[in-house]
Order: sequence, then structure tokens, then C-alpha cells
Amino acid sequence: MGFGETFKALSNPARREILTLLKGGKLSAGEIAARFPLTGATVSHHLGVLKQAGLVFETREKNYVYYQLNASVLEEVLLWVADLKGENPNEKL
Amino acid sequence: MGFGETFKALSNPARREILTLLKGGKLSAGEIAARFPLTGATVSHHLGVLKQAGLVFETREKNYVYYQLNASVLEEVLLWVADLKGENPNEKL
DNA sequence: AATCTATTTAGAAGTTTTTCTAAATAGATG
DNA sequence: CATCTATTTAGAAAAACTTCTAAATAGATT
Repeated sequence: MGFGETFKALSNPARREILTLLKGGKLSAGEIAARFPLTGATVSHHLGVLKQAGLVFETREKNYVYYQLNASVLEEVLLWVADLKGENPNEKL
Repeated sequence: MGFGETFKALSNPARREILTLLKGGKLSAGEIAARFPLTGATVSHHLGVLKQAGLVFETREKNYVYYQLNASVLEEVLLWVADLKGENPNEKL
């Protein structure tokens, strides 16, 4: 997926808030949209960007599309930043 | 400085490459610019964005402006991502 | 099958970003 | 002090982003 896409996804405040919401567990598109002063269409767009970046994945149930954090891509971001910082890989974990 | 500014700064590929270059130690604006197929003016703009975001700081010597990584802001980013990932703060370090 | 509900897609308007060229600044050197 | 060197600022053009409304899709319910 590439860090470009991932960091671009993280660069938007609404998208960062969506990710923070998802720390509490999976939520449907509608549940997420309800917490923002944005239209459902706009939130759907942001969810698409996050999904494309690999930061979230979706699962479908009934009429709903649930989103949740993708820990593995977050770990990649973590490692990229840690490496930039010049951290010994063993110092973390 | 806020994560908005920081992640926005990280969202550009040229800026991420600049940061990667700076892993090797401080470099002048001109030395950085020489490694990119961009004008000095454009690189100067990117350096300004990185500085504004707190990701680098500058020191002046002679005619030169040297840039280097700011580890403390990188650490903040690291913690933000780690927290999002739901990591125990003690698991790192 | 008709309709309701949840979500996405399309298209457009306004804003921000990226990059350039040209000009300005500011310190060093002859 | 005139000028050279390193870097930044100004202004403009093109591309990308954010958000909206309206319409489309797709699954569930009656």
C-alpha cells in the first residue's frame, strides 16, 4: 500500500478522529457518520481513503458495513517512524 | 504544534525523503536540494513545512542553514500511533 | 415484488497543495 | 563597498483534496 497513501490518510483530522473512535471496537459507517458534523457521503469518502490506505478493513453484516482498525498497518507506520528516529528495533516491544 | 500539521508534513513523499536523508545527520538546505529533482525554492518550501511541523529544526552557520531531525516530535508521533494501535505504553522502550 | 434502510458513487464548487520562475534578503568575500 | 553565494519569499498555474447534494446500489423487510 505504501507509506504515501497511509500518511496522506492520517493527515486529515476527520480521518484521525475516525481511527480514534475505532479504538473502541468496530462501528458501522452510519454509527461513525452520526458522530461527525459531516454528511454520510463525506464520511463514506473518508472511510474509503482509510481502507485504501490499509488503516481499516470492513466486514459486512446485514445491511451494515462495519469498519475496524488494521493493527498490522499501524505497526508498519510505527516502525517507519521508529526507524527515522534512529531507534534500535529491539528497544520497542 | 498539533498532529494535524505533523501528519500533513509527513504526507508528502519529498518531505519524507528529506527526513530520511537527515537520518545521516544535519545537512544544509543546498545539500538537501541537490539530491532532489526540484528547485531550491520548492525544497525550501518543504523544509519550512517540516520545520513548522516541528519535525526538523535549523541551525545557522556561515552562509548556510543546516537542518536536522527533531527526535522529540518523532517520539510524539510514535506514541500517538502506538496508542491508536492499543499498545501498552510499557511495551515500548 | 415493492419499498425501506444503509451505504456508496457521481459530479461540482471551493480550498489547499505543489511546483515553478523571478525577485528579494542576508551573510561572506574580494 | 561591490558582489557573490545560499536561501527564502512572492506570485501564479496546475493538480489534488474536502465537502456538498442528488442519484444509484444493494441488501432486508413487508
